[in-house]
Amino acid sequence: MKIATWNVNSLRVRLPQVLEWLGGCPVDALALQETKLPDEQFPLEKLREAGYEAVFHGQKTYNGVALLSRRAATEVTRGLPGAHDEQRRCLAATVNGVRIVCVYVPNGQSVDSDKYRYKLDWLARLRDYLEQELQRYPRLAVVGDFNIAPADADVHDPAAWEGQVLCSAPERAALQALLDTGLKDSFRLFDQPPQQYSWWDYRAGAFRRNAGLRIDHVLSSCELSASCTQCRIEAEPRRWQRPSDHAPVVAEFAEQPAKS
DNA sequence: ATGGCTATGTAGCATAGA
Repeated sequence: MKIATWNVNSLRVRLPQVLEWLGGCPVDALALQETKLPDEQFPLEKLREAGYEAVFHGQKTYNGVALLSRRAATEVTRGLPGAHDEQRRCLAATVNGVRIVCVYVPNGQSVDSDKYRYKLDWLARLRDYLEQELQRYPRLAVVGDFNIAPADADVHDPAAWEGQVLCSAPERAALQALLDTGLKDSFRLFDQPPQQYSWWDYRAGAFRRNAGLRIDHVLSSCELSASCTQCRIEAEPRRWQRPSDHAPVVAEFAEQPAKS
């Protein structure tokens, strides 16, 4: 079972690239963030022609999440439970017996902003939600754009980013609190080459210089991570014409043994 | 070099991203 996540920064613009990428790397499920599309404009038919079903939770201009899958997803939950939130950043569904939570964690702008406070509040709500989901679904993957680099090894220039948004200690603690519910960073289950990042600023030739951050993650529950055979960042689409600033992240899981 | 670039909404720039 292959599960991937990709912040596409506008599905309207990036749909051809999503289809191109899926053509070369078919997956069972692909979580998308920043679709920036109202649900009535979601390109469901074009995705179906390519062999993918989709569920989505979008809005105009900002945010928006979706989950593409070869087999139709079930038990779809849109948004974080609890307080109503205009910002559409969370979508959960079950695919092939795996519960997948797709998140687009708020960016936070800067550590002294209201958006940063909203980000930390949102992460606390997500933690409570994941705790419940794990009880119901032992095979759980939490995937998406977390807008947090877990450690200095995930930052091209740790000194420059120290204390900054995406790298600050409270954000890293909030990510750790998610992991503490019983999740693992699938990428770090394996030896990885150095300087692996999932996002590069559009400006100043950041991708060419590999001046990036690893902020897109596949977190997997203990039960699921036990069957994880691989996790990698696919930097190739970042080289394409008119790319998203994020690269897809793919994790592969061995099939669940048949119950006797 | 506190900028650099991209997308959206909307018609010359503002906002947001990370």
